[in-house]
Amino acid sequence: MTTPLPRDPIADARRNWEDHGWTDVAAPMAAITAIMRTQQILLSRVEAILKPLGLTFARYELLALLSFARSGALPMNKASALLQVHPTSVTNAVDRLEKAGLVSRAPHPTDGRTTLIEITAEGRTLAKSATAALNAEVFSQSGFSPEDVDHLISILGRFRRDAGDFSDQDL
Amino acid sequence: MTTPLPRDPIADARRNWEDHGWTDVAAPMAAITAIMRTQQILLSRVEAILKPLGLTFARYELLALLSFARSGALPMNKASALLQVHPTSVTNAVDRLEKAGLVSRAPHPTDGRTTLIEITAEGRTLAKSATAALNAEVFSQSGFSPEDVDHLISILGRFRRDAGDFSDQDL
DNA sequence: GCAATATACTAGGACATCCAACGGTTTTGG
DNA sequence: CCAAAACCGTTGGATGTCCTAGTATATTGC
Repeated sequence: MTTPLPRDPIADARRNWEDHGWTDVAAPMAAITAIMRTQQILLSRVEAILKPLGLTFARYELLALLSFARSGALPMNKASALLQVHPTSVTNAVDRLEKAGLVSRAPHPTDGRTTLIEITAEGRTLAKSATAALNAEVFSQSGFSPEDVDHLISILGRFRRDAGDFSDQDL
Repeated sequence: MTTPLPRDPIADARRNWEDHGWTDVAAPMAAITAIMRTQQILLSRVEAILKPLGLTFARYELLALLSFARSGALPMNKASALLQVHPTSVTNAVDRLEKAGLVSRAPHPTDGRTTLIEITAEGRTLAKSATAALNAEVFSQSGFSPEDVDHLISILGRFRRDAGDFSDQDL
């Protein structure tokens, strides 16, 4: 990676906001910007681990989701809902996973509109390897202390619920 | 937006991890996934506000950065470093902002390799409007309590520093 | 029972991000 | 003082995300 900056650019942005009189929103702005940047860092770590396996994070997420499904299959729209991405993003991911022989499309037995995505044996094997790699290289050394992890899960869980991601009450 | 899911998909993923014996990394996995999803939600809110102004978040960030620079100008590589994105992303953003008359490129006075990005009067005006809109529509109603904001800034600040973003000691 | 509405997936297009490679410019070093 | 190395920005390509629109299938409602 590149040389670290001498100062935190987000802290600087916050100071700029305060200097311009937007004091009340300076802190939330900094928090939101920090989330954006943190996501970027984490995503690049994950992608670096998955790349040698021929996967991207988007494809891995779909593969992992299928591997945990009881039947190893899910309708496209269900996958879209669970992964919280646009249906066309799922189409895109399935296209590539299918081309790699990791999943296959099958018609839904009763609903002609629906397409089922099924994970193949190869897909299952690769999902296992990828999960092991991510566990060992990313999740086990996230850079967050256990307390930080708890805080993040709780803060972001409330946020996502309030944003309409899900309706669970138990947070 | 779509109907909320009955249950938190990230909490489900965490349970899956635990059921497979990856108990030690289940929580960090959940925290990281939550950051990814939260970023997605926040980005879409920001983009929705900027779209009517003809801006994207990437272009807004660059425009805002320039508007805060003393001289209203920055070298490309400096902007790349401060925004923490790849140089080609800056090239892309500048191309579009320039086409819209919001910034202009100028040669560096002493270093022939370097290109300066200068914000135009129009760019300055638009940056003001965009910041006002974001402050009013996003940052002032982030969905995070003041305590959450403090926690996030501190947790993510340490994380970004440890990840090599900057070398500040004062966190 | 059939037209109107809703749902599911996909095709095409706009943007953003990164990486690899290339052509200039500047700095380093022997 | 000139060749080698470092640095800067751009082009081209791969991926991902979303949106809009279009086709096909189901469900509704009169």
